[in-house]
Amino acid sequence: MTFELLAFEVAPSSGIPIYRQLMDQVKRLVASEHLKPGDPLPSVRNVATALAVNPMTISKAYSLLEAEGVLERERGKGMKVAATKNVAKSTEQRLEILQPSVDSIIAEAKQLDIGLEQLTQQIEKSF
Amino acid sequence: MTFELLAFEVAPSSGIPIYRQLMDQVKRLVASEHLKPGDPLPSVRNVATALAVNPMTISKAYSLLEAEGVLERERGKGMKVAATKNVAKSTEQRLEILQPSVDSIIAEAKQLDIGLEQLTQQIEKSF
DNA sequence: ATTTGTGTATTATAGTATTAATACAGTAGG
DNA sequence: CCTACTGTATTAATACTATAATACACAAAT
Repeated sequence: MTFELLAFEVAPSSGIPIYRQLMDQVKRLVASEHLKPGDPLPSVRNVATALAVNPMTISKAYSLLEAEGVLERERGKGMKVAATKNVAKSTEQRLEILQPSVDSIIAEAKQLDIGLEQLTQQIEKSF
Repeated sequence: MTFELLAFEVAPSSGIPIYRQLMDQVKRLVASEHLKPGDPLPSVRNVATALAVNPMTISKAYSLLEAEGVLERERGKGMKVAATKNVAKSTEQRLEILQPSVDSIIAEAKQLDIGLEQLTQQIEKSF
């Protein structure tokens, strides 16, 4: 019953598919070494019940992450972070991963007539 | 042939439905009065060809915005920003609209081990 | 051997998103 | 009237997302 407090979160109303939200989160956690090579991931069924979601949705996310080389599967055991290809990523590389979200929020702010200072201020307040 | 330079943007790989991306953009532009009550919107066909997307997708977005009271339809003419219910929104209200994106990018940054200063710095650089 | 835990496969169903090709009703200008 | 422009309706097809209920193969511990 070894389950980790891996606090996956899903925004139901965001319009983004659940399996995609999950994949992105795992990738970020791996990139930052919050999940290190060899670390086990919470079981499909645990995540599914925790998020009130169908197990196959989680399985799909894990399978795709395995296909991308981010995770590895061990028969009868579980999924773990792959060793190969998962070296520590630099700050620049991690910022690069975040960049699309940065571009997106800036576009939104401009459409809302929210200036740079108001935006950063709001982020500081919510951080 | 009156078409406005309304620079709608769509991110195809984001996973978010096109009609939803469009609706959100219009709402933001209305909230900030970049689009004022009475302002005409670019035609379904213009937007569709500009975004290389099916006209019905745009029509769906417009129809839903009409159902929400954001837009009004004029037979044979086009869509325009609704007068009722679209008063100028305060800074606080506009920040509230942006808040979900703020929360989201903060969560992403934390998963990537990107601190507050690095985040705001990146935003300043990209703004 | 049994139990309990892995991930996965199967089959079916449902809802949503998007495209395609037409066609229609209304408005405006020549 | 004719043309060109609006948004919309229809019908069809395709793809994706998610759920449901079972069942299977493997590993580990008892």
